[in-house]
Amino acid sequence: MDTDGAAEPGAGICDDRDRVGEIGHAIFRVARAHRAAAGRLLREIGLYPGQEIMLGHLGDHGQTRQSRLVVELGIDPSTVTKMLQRLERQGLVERRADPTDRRVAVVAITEDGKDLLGRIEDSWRRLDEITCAGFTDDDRDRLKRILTRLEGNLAPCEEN
Amino acid sequence: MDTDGAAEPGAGICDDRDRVGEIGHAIFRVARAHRAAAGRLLREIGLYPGQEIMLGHLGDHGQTRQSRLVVELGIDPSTVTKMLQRLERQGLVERRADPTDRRVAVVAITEDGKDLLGRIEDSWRRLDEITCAGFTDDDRDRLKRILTRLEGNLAPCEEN
DNA sequence: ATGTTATTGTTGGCTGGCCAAGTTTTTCGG
DNA sequence: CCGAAAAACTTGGCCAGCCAACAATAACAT
Repeated sequence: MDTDGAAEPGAGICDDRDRVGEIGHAIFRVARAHRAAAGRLLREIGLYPGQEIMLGHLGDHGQTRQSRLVVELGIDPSTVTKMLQRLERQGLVERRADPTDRRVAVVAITEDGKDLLGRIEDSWRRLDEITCAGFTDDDRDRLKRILTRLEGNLAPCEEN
Repeated sequence: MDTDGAAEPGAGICDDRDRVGEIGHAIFRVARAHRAAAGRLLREIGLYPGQEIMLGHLGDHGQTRQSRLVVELGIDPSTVTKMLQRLERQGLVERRADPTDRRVAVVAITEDGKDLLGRIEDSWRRLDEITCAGFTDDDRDRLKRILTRLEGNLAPCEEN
């Protein structure tokens, strides 16, 4: 490993430092701001960021086994468990054991949960509008493509 | 500007649901993947994602009062407090009270912290390389510009 | 000088998210 | 048929991050 670090020129100013990881930094900040904005919007309907994605997914896919949520949402099994426990406590989601395979838990959105879907979509629309304010349709398409590429780049190192 | 979105050309399929919040979704997923990737890299040097940004900032700015960190990093005061408590416990950061104003806490990176800066930058470089694999310099510039715009769009709703 | 307001930081509680280690059930191999 | 391996979740612990409520100090007004 680099036992050196001594190779560093004593120059106190390392203009590099401002450029290294510039993109990663920017992604980090955008992500935090985006999440915070989502949080503010979702708070109006009593949700935390992340929960709305779970509910939206369940709204689209009907009954789903938990392991599929893990794969499709790309989050840790333990995270899914805890999120569902909280959503269940709020009556937005139901879980029951699959009779054919008693390991799996089948998850479904409740009526109360469905009632929120409209407002969730509304929040999404507003959030995208805030995020992409001043973007032309062209810009948005470009952005979507870029995000897809980024996701593709980051995905492989996901499944390790 | 198109106030609508109804001006969608060639719209025949009305599965709105897949399009609503598409960008927000993508940002969400990219952000999670990016953070996870950062976590894997940082783990090698014993840090959690977020801490490296704090340390990098302190490395660049020397002594800083906590309230400035709140503003410059754009995170909650309580988050700063807790992060610094943990970093202090690890000996990477020092805090002392400002004698001229006993409310403020002045923060500085320690020698042990500085020793990590090189490896942190290395992680940043690697992460950006993973994230932007296959991106031309042009692509990266575009991406940086877009991220800056996104950040600008999301910032105002931050300071509420 | 003295009470009121603003600034600064802390604590507690809640979330999403990860990892590591466990439990239960199913499946597979001998 | 039975024991080992795999699959599907759960629990506990730790992190960042937010909000709300608090304590301490400074600045300001009267």
